[in-house]
Amino acid sequence: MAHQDAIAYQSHDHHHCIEGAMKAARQLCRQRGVQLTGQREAVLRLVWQSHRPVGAYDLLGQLPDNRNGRKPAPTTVYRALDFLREHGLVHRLDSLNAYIGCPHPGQQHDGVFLICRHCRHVQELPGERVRQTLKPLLTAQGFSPDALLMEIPGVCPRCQQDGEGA
Amino acid sequence: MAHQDAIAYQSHDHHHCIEGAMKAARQLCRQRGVQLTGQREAVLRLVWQSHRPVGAYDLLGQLPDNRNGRKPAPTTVYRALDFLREHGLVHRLDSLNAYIGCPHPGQQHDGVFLICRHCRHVQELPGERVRQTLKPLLTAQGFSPDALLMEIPGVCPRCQQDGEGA
DNA sequence: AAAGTGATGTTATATTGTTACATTATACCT
DNA sequence: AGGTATAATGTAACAATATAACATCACTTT
Ligand SMILES: [Zn+2]
Ligand SMILES: [Zn+2]
Ligand SMILES: [Zn+2]
Ligand SMILES: [Zn+2]
Repeated sequence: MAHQDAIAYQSHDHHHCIEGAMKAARQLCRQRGVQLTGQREAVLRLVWQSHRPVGAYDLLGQLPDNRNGRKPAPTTVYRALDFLREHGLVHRLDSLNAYIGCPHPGQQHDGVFLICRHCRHVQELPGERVRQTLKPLLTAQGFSPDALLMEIPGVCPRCQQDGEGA
Repeated sequence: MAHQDAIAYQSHDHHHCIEGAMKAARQLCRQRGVQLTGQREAVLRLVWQSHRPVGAYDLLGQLPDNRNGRKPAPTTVYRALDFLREHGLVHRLDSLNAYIGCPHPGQQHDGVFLICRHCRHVQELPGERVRQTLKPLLTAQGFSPDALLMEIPGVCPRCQQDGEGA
């Protein structure tokens, strides 16, 4: 189990998360014969600055000026996000119009997210078990699902603890 | 079980769905002492024109001109949608930026939707069973969910049948 | 009539995302 | 190295979705 899966809720060495994600990305792109260019790497690194979702225009604002000394246009960040999503490095959270790094990229997988409404921490769950438990329900409907998409708002363990008695 | 729960996938008397929804809405608003005004009723009726999600600007385009002979502004439709959502008569599908009528309004409940990527039919499932099956997973994470939000793309039974051998 | 409340109208603006086309970088072959 | 194809980026305009602020209207209560 990867570092960020285990203790993301706790205080932790987040550089570890970032560098782990970047390393995994480099490796994955090498394997697939695609380029993790400067822009793409920059966007991925920005996305990984926290375990909270980030908006596209937030990312855009944090990107450095290009060599012409100008701010990049929206297309820039959307293209990078498209690439990263295509290769499973980043997910989009539809309920928030925002993006977050995938802690176990590579395999095509479901998107099951626990979103803390207090601290905005996002925890991605492996969809396999959810999919298993849901399978009977779905087949009972005669429905053939492509991929699960779940964004569950609530309160994370950390914030429950902090908020006790409040 | 309501009409639209049972046979929405099949060809059916959709007027039955529409009038059922309008009647339920009127009753619910009476009970709660809130007004189902003309605008709100018009928007709800438009939403119920099909079992497919509808965009806010689509609705706007279909609203009749107001008494000044002008097209209503976006605020109009968003205000109506806000009201309808607040009272559980309509859901928003975040993955589509679109809205759909709730087939069993009134109770506050989860939003679990099966969305056919072929015909765009949307089937809402009661969240109770899903919630039950997911509970162990969520409590294992120490996460306290507010309400389930699931939008599952796939192929509906009807389209699977139609597409056989294609 | 006066005041209060909820609903609507009106105008402007914010936020998020896309299209189209030009230019530059990189890979690949001869 | 040169030539060609492909991938990536730049640039500008625009589309789609949603909200904010403030004025007006309708209805009720006093
Ligand atoms: Zn971390
Ligand atoms: Zn993931
Ligand atoms: Zn519902
Ligand atoms: Zn279908």
